[in-house]
Amino acid sequence: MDDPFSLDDPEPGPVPEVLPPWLDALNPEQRLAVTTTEGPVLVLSGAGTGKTRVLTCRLAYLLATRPVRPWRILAVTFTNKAAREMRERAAALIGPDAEQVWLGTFHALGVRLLRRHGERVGLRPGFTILDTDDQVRLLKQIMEVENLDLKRWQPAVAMSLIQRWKDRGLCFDALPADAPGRDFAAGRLPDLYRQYQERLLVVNAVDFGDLLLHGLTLFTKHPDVLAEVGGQFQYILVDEYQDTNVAQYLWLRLLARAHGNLCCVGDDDQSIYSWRGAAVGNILRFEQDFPGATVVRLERNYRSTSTILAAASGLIGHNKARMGKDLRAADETRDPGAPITVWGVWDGAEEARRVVEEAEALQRAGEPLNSMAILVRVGFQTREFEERLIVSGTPYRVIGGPRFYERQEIRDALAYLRLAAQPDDSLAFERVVNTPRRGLGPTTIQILNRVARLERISLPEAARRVVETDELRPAARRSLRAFLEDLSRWRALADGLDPAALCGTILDESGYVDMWRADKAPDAEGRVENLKELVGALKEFDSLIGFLEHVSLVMDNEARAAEDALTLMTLHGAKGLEFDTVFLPGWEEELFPHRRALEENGVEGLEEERRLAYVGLTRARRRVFISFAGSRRVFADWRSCLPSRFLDELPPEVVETDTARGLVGSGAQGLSNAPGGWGRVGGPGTVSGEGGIRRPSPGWSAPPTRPTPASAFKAGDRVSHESFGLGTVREVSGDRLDIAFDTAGPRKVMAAFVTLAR
DNA sequence: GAGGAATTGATTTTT
DNA sequence: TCAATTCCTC
Repeated sequence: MDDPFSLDDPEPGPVPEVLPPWLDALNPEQRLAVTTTEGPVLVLSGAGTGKTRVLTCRLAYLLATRPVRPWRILAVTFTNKAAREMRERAAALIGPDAEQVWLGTFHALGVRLLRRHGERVGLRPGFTILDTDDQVRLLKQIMEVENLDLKRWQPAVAMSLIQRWKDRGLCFDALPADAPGRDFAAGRLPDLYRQYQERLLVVNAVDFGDLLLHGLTLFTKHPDVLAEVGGQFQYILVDEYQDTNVAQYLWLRLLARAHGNLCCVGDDDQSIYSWRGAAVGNILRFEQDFPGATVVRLERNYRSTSTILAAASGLIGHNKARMGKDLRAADETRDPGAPITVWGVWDGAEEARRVVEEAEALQRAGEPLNSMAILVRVGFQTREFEERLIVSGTPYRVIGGPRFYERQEIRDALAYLRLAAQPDDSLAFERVVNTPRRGLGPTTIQILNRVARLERISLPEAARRVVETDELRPAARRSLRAFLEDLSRWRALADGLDPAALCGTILDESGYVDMWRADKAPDAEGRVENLKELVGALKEFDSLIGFLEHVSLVMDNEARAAEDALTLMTLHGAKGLEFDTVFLPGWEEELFPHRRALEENGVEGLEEERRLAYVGLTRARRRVFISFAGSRRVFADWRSCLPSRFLDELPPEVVETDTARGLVGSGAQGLSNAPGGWGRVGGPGTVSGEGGIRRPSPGWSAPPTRPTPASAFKAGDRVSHESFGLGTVREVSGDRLDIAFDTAGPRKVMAAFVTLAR
């Protein structure tokens, strides 16, 4: 991509006298946000109010009308995808000039900065960027060498705590006493953090947090770097400001200090990433931090029907910590639209069936599948829907599932490539040294790791030394030597060969592909295919380094939006998207709001869950279907569920319920606006205040006995009855069954009290 | 050290 | 449930 630091700085063209026509299409508030080009601007934007449009127009406006030189604008987005889209939209407005902007994520900017000044924080050229997997493995290594009890010191837990510190812009030597997890494992965590950081420098690597943290160190300890970068960008635009973490916030404050031309666009009601370090406080504090800021509120919603807006506003109104926006339909004369439909169903399977049936009905009525989405709280919820969609033959795509570059075989292959590019990549070395099997198991690795830690050298370097000694058994030594020779041969090849050919050669010579070809596991074939795809992807790059950087930053795979398909994704993944029809399944206590959100963060956690629900509702243009199940299978057994408290918080007048008989309250009484609301499933649930955890009352934990229609039985079926035991159906008449019970004799019973025996 | 069997234990959300 | 460890034998 473009390099913000290599200035090709021609004079800007003349300022056009006529304002661009696309400004006319904006409403007054949007226009104010676009054209206020002096000083800080905070755009408080509700859902569906044209936030991205405003940002894009502002970008185009700056380029088209201000005497701003190329490459003097920094636009920061939350994802690479958002950056791509914004560039395309801006190009549609002003043409190729849109290229002359530095547009990307904070992390991508961090990489550029470290490429340029990394040596000032102890990095060497060609440093690697670790992903979560590598980070945890590195930490695990340290713990092993330090003889820390791995049972209690779970590396992944320790790692997430360290990352949280980093998100808050905290270096290990500056941890305040109230840093989260500070007392974890008897205060050894700061110590671990220090060792981890030292080790990162030895292996010449950074993690995601470091991309920002090293940047802060550079800016604060090296004024010339700040002057260079801060002077570079005359205008800074930030999208999704509510999701910036503290480290990013500090970046912005430092970079915008000289001129204050900072424009942040965000919606405090859509802040859903606090668990990743995002601080809503950033947006609440904006006016204090940047005095004289112009604050623009965008409240005209162009997306949803007034019914959906009423539901969303009613829900989010239950949050206390918010700046308060009043979302209303841009066109109030428009049809208010269909009510929010709430389905109560017996279990997950029925929920999936119902959602898919509705989607198919809509499709038959002429709605494209592309305009519908199922938005779930947690990733694994997609499975039940996928199964159903496969059965019904409905095309669908899952967004945000296991990503291509995160697959095991791809990561292994990448590790080989990294070793070819960077001979001292310890993590890559450890990953593939015994894959395929070379007889270099845990014992050998342990020896190498010990040497590496003691000598403060990388793992491959340690291997090169150890192979010259007789520390290893002869077989292992021979094998390791052969592997090292392979590595240096590939490294030599790396200079001459193009990346795709190199990758093919390495995968071939290392025996890696053969390993999968010989594997008889059902998914082995697919893995070989994936490896081929990787080689294909490499063809688009002419340097290995460039490709590896692309992989570590751009982990999102291209969504193939070509065919008409139903979208299946998490609520988090849906941020910024919109659909005509949105299905929101799984609105049950403990799942949504998620139990852990409440346990860990109490009321704050609850409010974030509520914001997530708000995001879900406001994705819809025309129709929303919410559903909850009376019970769900969790692992092996059944668990009964209470409907989500969020259902109670929807204004009753915009909701239409359709709940299975006997599921909620008693029969037809089970309406959402009945006294006591949804909480009456199977008797009173216990509620321990706002932010507390609701649990079904004891006694409701029996497996569901879902009434089975009599038509599901036929003569000769073996069935089971709670009081009469096993029996054989003799005849079906109406909703009654004539059954010959093994012990209780012949009886006629209601079909609802009988289940099929196996 | 490899390979299969048995056991366990985990499920927010992700740049 | 299912994947990922650990255990157990060769």
